[in-house]
Amino acid sequence: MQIATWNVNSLKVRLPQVLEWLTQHPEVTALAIQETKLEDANFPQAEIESAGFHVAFAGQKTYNGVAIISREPLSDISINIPALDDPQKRVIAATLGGVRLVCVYVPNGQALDSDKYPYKLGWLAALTTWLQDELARHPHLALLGDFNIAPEDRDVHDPAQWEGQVLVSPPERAAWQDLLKLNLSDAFRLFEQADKSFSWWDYRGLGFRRNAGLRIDHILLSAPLATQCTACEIDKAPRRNERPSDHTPVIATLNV
DNA sequence: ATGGCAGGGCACCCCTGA
Repeated sequence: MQIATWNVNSLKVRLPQVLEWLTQHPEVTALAIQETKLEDANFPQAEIESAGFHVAFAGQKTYNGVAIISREPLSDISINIPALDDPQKRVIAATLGGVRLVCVYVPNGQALDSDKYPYKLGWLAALTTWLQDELARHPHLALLGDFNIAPEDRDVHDPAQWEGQVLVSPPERAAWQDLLKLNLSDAFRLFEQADKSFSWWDYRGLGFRRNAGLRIDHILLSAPLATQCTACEIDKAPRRNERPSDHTPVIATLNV
C-alpha cells in the first residue's frame, strides 16, 4: 500500500484537487492532509464519504487543521498531543490495519525573533516525548506531515539565501534529529533521489518555475516499517494545477 | 531593504504562511 501527505492550504479550495488526485492514485490507501482551515462543523465529511472514503479530522477556523482520508476504515482516532495544552489543531492519529498513522502540521515559527519560534521548538519537544509512548504502543508507526523543517542544506534551493532563517535554523534541525533518534527514518532518503528535490515552492516570484523550493514535507517511518518501504517520491504534478497548493504530495510505498 | 502570492476574516486592510 501507499501512504501520502499533502499540505492542501485550504481544503475548501482544494477538495476537488484532492479527490481527483486520489482517483489518479488508487494505490494510495491513506492521505494525511494539513492546513484544512475548516472548523469541524464545516468539514466536507459527506462529500468525502460519498466519494467512497473514510475520514478523520480536527480543525479550527482560519488556521491549521488536519485530517486523514482513507480507503479503509480508521480506528483508534486521537487528536492533539495529550500532554500539550494547545488550542491549535495540528495533530491527528489513526490506525489503519496494523499501521499507526500520525499526521502533523508542525508550527511554522514565522521568524527566529518571533514568539512563534519558541512555541515551535516547544511543540516539537512535546511531539517527540509523546511519540516515544506512541511508538511503544504501535511499533508500526508512520509520522507524516508538514514539518516546516528543511533537514539539510540539500533540501534547500539556495542555502546561502536561507541561512539563519526559520525552517533551516540549527535548533529546528536539532529537533528533527531528535525525532530521528526515536529510530525513525526519513523515507525519502532511504532511496536514491534527484538533486534539488523539493515539496514546497513559494507562490511569489515564479518559485515553482525556478524550482526555488524547500523539502519540508516528510514521511518518517519506524524501524519495522522502514524495512518494508520500497519507494518514496514527491509528486510534483499537483503543483502545476490551476490554483495549486504551494505544497505537493509525498508518497511512500510500503510492502504491507 | 522590501515585496512578491495566496487564503481567510472581516470589512476594504490585516494576519499568516514559508
